[in-house]
Amino acid sequence: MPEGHTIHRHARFQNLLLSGKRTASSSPQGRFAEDASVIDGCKLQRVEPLGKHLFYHYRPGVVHVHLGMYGRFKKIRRASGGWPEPTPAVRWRLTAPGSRVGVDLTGPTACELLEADEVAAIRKRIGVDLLGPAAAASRDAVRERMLGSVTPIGVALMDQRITSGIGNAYRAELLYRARLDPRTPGRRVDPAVFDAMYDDAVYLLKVGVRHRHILCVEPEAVGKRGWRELDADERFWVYRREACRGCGGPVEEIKQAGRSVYLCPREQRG
DNA sequence: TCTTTATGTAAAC
DNA sequence: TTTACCTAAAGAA
Repeated sequence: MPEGHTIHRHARFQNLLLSGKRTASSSPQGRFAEDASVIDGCKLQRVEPLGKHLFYHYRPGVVHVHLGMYGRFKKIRRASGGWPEPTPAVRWRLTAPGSRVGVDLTGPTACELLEADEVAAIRKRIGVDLLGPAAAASRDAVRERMLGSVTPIGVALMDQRITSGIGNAYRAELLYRARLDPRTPGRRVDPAVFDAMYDDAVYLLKVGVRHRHILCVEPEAVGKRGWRELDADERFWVYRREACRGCGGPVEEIKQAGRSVYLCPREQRG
């Protein structure tokens, strides 16, 4: 599920695997072929995550990747016969000649080689990364912005210009954990409740990076072997559930800015 | 095998 | 506010 945690996990793994090395780039699917040839054989300086975006720093330019809803990275392994044959949908194959492991990217919304000013434009429109180093120090500024507006808190939480990393699943779960109705205008949200929810967002995203999945239930619900013991809907309180995991009451599904929000009308208040 | 749906965003109305 | 993008998994038939 590509919300912020997924992106940071990819960055961490790919930095370990590929940063500082000359890398081979190709585009079996073809749509990235021209850009890929420009950086093919160049040293990858580092992979930088920013919210749900990834930047691959090369000397000729920066590759910008956004997974969107469908994008995925798949690990590939070199066997004695070489790298596996890519499926026709692979937009970007990135490998280091000396390494046994590489990645195949399919279905991204963005995979493009950018100039420095284009990268700067993206940075400018992306809010503080809740998994980034400035997350804790930015709480006051974010609270001021979200709570100084009539925009419903459920909409504000998803606005990547304010904070980045939260997606639809985290939104629903954060609001439930704060017992806050998504339709509440920012102005009517209790600042203390907001601060706790902000800290919770930072915490849950980190948990997501560690577990490789969005995991929002209490730690006691996770057995010794970890999240694998839980069915998908057991990792959530309300997200895409019929019944609230907390009180057992029916979960309500509403639309906010075209996306489904799930809430427990019994427990979540404005 | 076909249809539906998804974690996201930006362009089009 | 709606649509298009684009891929794969899951469910229906």
